[in-house]
Amino acid sequence: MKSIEKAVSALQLMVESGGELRVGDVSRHLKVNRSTASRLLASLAGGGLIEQDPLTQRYGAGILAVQLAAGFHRKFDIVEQAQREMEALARETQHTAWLGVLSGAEVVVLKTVRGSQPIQFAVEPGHRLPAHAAAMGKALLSLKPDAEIPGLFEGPLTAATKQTLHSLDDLLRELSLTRLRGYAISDQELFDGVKAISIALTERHKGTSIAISVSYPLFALADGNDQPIVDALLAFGRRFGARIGDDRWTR
Amino acid sequence: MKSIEKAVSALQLMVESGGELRVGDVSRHLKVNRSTASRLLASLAGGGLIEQDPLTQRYGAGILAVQLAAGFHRKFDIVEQAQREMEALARETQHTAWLGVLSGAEVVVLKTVRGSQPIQFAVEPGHRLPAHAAAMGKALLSLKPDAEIPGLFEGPLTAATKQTLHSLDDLLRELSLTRLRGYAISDQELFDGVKAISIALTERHKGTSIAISVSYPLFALADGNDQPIVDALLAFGRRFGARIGDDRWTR
DNA sequence: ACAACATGTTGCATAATACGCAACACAATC
DNA sequence: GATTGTGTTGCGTATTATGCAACATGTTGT
Repeated sequence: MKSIEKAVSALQLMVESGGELRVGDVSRHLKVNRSTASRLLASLAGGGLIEQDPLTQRYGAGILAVQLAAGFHRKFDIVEQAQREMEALARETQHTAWLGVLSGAEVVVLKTVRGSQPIQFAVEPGHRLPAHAAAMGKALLSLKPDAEIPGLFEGPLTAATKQTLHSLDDLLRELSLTRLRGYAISDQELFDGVKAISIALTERHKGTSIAISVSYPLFALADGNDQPIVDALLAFGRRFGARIGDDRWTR
Repeated sequence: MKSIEKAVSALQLMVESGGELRVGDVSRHLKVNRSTASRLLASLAGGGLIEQDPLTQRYGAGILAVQLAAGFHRKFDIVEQAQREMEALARETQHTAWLGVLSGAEVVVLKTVRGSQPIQFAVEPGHRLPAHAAAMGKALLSLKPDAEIPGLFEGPLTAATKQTLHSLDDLLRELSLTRLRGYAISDQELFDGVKAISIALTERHKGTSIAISVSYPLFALADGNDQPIVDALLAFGRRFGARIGDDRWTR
């Protein structure tokens, strides 16, 4: 259903453009005539999914989007529940705590809590990270059976840094290692000089999974000993896992 | 662009159904073949706007919806700013404070803060109220020029109670009265036995408008004197209006 | 345990409709 | 005041969305 796919692409474009979109933008990026772009946006606006500012003529997110998102948050209510625990985690480790969910072959960052260290590394909620390079991505992918992994990635794995895994085989090996180890590591595979540790948690009843990670610049860890961070993260897993019924942590 | 309009209708249906949707639901309510409904939802899911639970096959909101909503909240950041002030308002008046925005001829409730009175009247955020019957609706409509009002309503005004205005002329009269008075009143026009007072606020730079209201059951106001509530609401308007640059309150 | 039913997902031919072109309206820019 | 950029209509054609049927799978009932 191509016209709907185009409409969704336009919405993705809106997100990437920072929430505002003009008819011309859609026309250019989707390579359709301005007339088509105009009608497309008008149709989306008709139902309130997006709204047109009567002054600037620009389109922005509408109330229907907010109502839809509310449904998402009802399903992923662990995200809200995790907030306080994340603050404790960031306090303990002094580094940024992240929360993300899997979307295809990408991790979408939903929350970040900054640590007390003067230099912190974080992105704004809403950003997408390549799953094969991010610690949260590996943690979430490791929940899936190997057979499902190749279907998520089309084409070669994008290289973020020199350390990024670039073959599916490497990734699968890393995932089985992650399963054994109990947590995932990204050692400068996403950002140079930044390391991250992550665990994944699944709410038993709803089957929804999130990843929690702690990231830190290498120079902030003088002795290179990240065991305290790993311990804090595993403790988080036991506390929070017990609460949401993830039995991988309670036994 | 009919197929897109159908897709948006499906999303509205999802909101009304409490965030979950099956192919059959869409097929029935939109009166299309199951095959069409299936393809429609699959297309929406392809871009991540919605997601299909692999187990139940049910469709729910996707991450793209969350990202879109984030853009909305960035635009309507007064909503977040209003939170604390609303809490104060609910404390002062002892009744429920509401925050809503206009969407066509309806008010969408975005926040409610309950008062201290044992019996409270409130709906969940996300609910839509008929603008011509709700105090918030009248307050927001009164910002628009009379000429724009008829275009928002198609067909007769739906009657919520016996007090509901049922002609456009009555509504326009009421709106000009609201403009003079400075605040809007709904006296059992939406719910029997419930009265509400509301003001509208506009953020100068972004041009976004919200309504704040206080609602109370009639029996909770023994002497029928609602002046304290009006005063509290007007004080709210002066405080908050000054902060967001709404000059109707600062002079 | 098997039938009867409901529900979700594919191929295929036809009818619906989305598309580009062009023209117009309106601002913004020079 | 001419020029450029942008958003929104009519209109004919070609794309594509649709219902039908069949299949796959899951659910209910006896």
